[in-house]
Amino acid sequence: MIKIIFFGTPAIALKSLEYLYNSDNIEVAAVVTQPDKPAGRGHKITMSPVKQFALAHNLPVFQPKSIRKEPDIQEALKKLSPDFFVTFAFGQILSQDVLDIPRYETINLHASLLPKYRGANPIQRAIINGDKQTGICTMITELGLDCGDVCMKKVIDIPDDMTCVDLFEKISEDAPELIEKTLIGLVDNTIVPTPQSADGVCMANKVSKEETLIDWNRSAEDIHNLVRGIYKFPSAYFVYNNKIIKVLETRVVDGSGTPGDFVDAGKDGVKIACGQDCILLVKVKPEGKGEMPARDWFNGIRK
RNA sequence: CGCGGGUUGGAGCAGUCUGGUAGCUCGUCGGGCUCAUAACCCGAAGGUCGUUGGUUCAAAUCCAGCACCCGCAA
Repeated sequence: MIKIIFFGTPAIALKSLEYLYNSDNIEVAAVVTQPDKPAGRGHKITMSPVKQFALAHNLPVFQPKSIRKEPDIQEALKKLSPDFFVTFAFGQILSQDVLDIPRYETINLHASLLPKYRGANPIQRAIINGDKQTGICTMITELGLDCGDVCMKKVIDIPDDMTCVDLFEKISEDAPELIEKTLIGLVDNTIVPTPQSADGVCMANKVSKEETLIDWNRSAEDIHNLVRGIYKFPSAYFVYNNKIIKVLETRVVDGSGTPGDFVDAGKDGVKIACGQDCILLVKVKPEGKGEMPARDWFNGIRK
């Protein structure tokens, strides 16, 4: 049995925790996750999906505000004498003191083919940039952002209509096995972590608010990639009559016109001219409303 | 008690300020036209206006409570 402590917070890490918890090769000794905080409308106190799982399965839970600065929690983790720390979307930076606790290593799952897309939003960036492939890596965590040696990687294809929600789902399904194999391989010495190449290093910065506003001067393909890259949340949007209209689903179609101008409306949606080609709005979500076919939205604003 | 928008035929909306005949764009159904290209013409069905109470001769509209949906911010 390999004894681990699992560090993670959002839903994407959930299947991995569950898989490891149920594995005959792995013992999950504890879970570390972000503190409960006010979230959503009304600022209700919310606990992370990972914490909910841990509570439901009677796993010890630690919720440091910042693990680096809380020796008490570090001490408690040390007492569990873990072989590995496993981090997956934990949301805090670890210090060397923390990395030194486990008997072997701290391994991290990162959702890109390193050294590409180090940082906060690798999944969204791969789609926004129109990549045809991305992947997941397990790596040895070192000080510095996603720069450690890579243990294992798995390539994932990105079809033209895949959204980041689809990709999140795919990654959360593929990650568990990769993590388990990595742990076993490191113990057996069948895996030799390899340093990341210096070529092709690039960062996947957080998607800023400004980026989510659709610029019709860009090509329809770029806009389509943005829409599916940040689908559901926070979503690409434009403004109509002082209302935010979120765009949830689009298609690139032929046509031309002054960027931003309405071109056509049919059963399939509303066609708008872009810098290159046209984009068909298929599904939108106007401010204060639920999501609806773009055609329905258009019916309401036409006069 | 974080700020704000919303609930009106099957869909999307207007009407609410200033109380008095249920409106628009679609869809559906029936009929016509036959090349219009956001197709067109004629006709029809379909609504206890979220819910409960209050004010009034009269409430979708004004007042109060409740429920549900959503945007922002964190």
